[in-house]
Amino acid sequence: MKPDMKKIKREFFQKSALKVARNMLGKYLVRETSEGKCVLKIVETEAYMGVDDDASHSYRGRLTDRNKVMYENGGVFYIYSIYGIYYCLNVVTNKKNIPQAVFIRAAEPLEGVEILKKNRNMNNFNFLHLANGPSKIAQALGLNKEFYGRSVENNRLYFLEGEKVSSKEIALAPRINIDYAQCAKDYPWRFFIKGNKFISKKQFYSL
DNA sequence: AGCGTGATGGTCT
DNA sequence: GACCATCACGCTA
Repeated sequence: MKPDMKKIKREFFQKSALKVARNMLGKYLVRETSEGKCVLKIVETEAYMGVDDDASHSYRGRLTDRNKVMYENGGVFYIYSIYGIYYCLNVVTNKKNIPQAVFIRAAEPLEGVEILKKNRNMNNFNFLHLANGPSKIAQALGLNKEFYGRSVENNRLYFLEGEKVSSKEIALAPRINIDYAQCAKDYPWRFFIKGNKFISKKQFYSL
């Protein structure tokens, strides 16, 4: 990793979630704790487009304690718990009161593997499965609601410029586990790096 | 490889 | 009271 790599600023996220989801591929997600530093390369994302997207938590302007941070100006974290035991990591996008977000689905471990491994506490260790799912990422990085609503411009959880990913390397597909959506169920709002070994497992089913 | 299922509790109506 | 932007494991083959 280049030492001069720049931190990504909030402005990066203040555009359509579709654009941001695509542009987040190849970026590095960095987690720093007293234990050390972990770096993940983002390889799969999903866009949640807000009021017109019936898969989105903010569909038709829905506003609850859980999702209220989606209405903030882009560049803050939206973390929620799911199935009682897991967390999902999103970054709020677009401008204030346009409640969109990018869901980070899968990542490739680049640095801090021992810490990721310890946090994941896997019975059968598999490097490919360290961070190849949204809640695996949260678990591997030791995330909880502590970062709910926090700006991406902080020193504990942030993004770096990472690697350029050309359009040719990117594939689109429907999003995962949104069967409850009627209209948007099959919209190709999932983005991933073609052929990357760390994309989430369900990916392969649809290829 | 693909499908089915249990765990587990916060959130929403 | 039902749902859920998940995961791991076990089964079939």
